[in-house]
Amino acid sequence: MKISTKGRYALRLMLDLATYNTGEPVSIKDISKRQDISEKYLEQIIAILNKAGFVRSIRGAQGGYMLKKAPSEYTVGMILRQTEGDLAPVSCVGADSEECERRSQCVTVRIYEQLNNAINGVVDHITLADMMEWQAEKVEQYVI
Amino acid sequence: MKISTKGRYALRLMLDLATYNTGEPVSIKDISKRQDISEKYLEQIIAILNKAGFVRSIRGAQGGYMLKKAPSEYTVGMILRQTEGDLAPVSCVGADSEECERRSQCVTVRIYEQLNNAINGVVDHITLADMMEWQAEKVEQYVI
DNA sequence: GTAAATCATACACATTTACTATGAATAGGG
DNA sequence: CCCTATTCATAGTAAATGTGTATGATTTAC
Repeated sequence: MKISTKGRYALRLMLDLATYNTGEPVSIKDISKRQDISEKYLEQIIAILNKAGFVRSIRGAQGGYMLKKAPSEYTVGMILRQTEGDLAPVSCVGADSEECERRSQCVTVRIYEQLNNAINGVVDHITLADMMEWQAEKVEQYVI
Repeated sequence: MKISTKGRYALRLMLDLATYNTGEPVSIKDISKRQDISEKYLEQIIAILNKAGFVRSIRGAQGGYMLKKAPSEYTVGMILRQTEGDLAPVSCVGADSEECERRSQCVTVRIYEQLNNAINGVVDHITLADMMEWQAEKVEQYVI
């Protein structure tokens, strides 16, 4: 029941892009330094986000990445699902649920449905914009 | 973010013990047949539940296992935590949370705390007794 | 005494995780 | 046009985890 580094890094990566959104592309190297995550691993993760259409890539020197849409348009759920796959706690519930021959007699599935709803309820209503606000609040704490 | 077979089987195992709680010990062999789970794997899982004090074991011929307490005394969370470990979605939140040097600057942790609360809110409220009721409802559906 | 059961470990194999490595393709600046 | 900084694509790899099997010892009802 753990979220892997891939998903966690993807969140930090997207938040980094949202934070350093100046109009200039942000390079993997810069993100790597700020977030202290291997460049090569970040490349792999951002490739997923790129294919999903979440970021725009600019190749060549002075290249990098930018968010395609506003931070408020990206939920945590969207990002985690791309990198982690379906967030349902078992394969027999959720969006791409698989068949199970025990289904008709199975009562535990009700637990998993409730869990699935609870998880989605959290991740589908937090956006990158929310996370940016949290960051701003953190800074205030130090300033005051 | 998946619950492993070990945890899922543990739930079915405990529910089976709750359902067939006649005063006589229930053998692994019987549970194995009813739940269609390997005897040997069940032995391993119930060993965990036994060490946790959730079941009482009676050795020797005609032996088996019984719940130590009433079904309403066992939450899904108790059972899953024994078999799956802490249910927190990352190691830096929850009961046995580990240190992280990025903690002070990290905002994603707020997501994980909310997730953790949501997950616990579900699993700590459902008991074996609830699951037995769900089973009874299922039977009614067929009878009517 | 024997068969039926639990108990304790060790082993095995597949999958997933978390990266690292290699090199090709692209493009800006001199 | 060349050099360098970057993304892009794919393969490899070591460790951990998941999902069981296998072997055999121990206990106890009959």
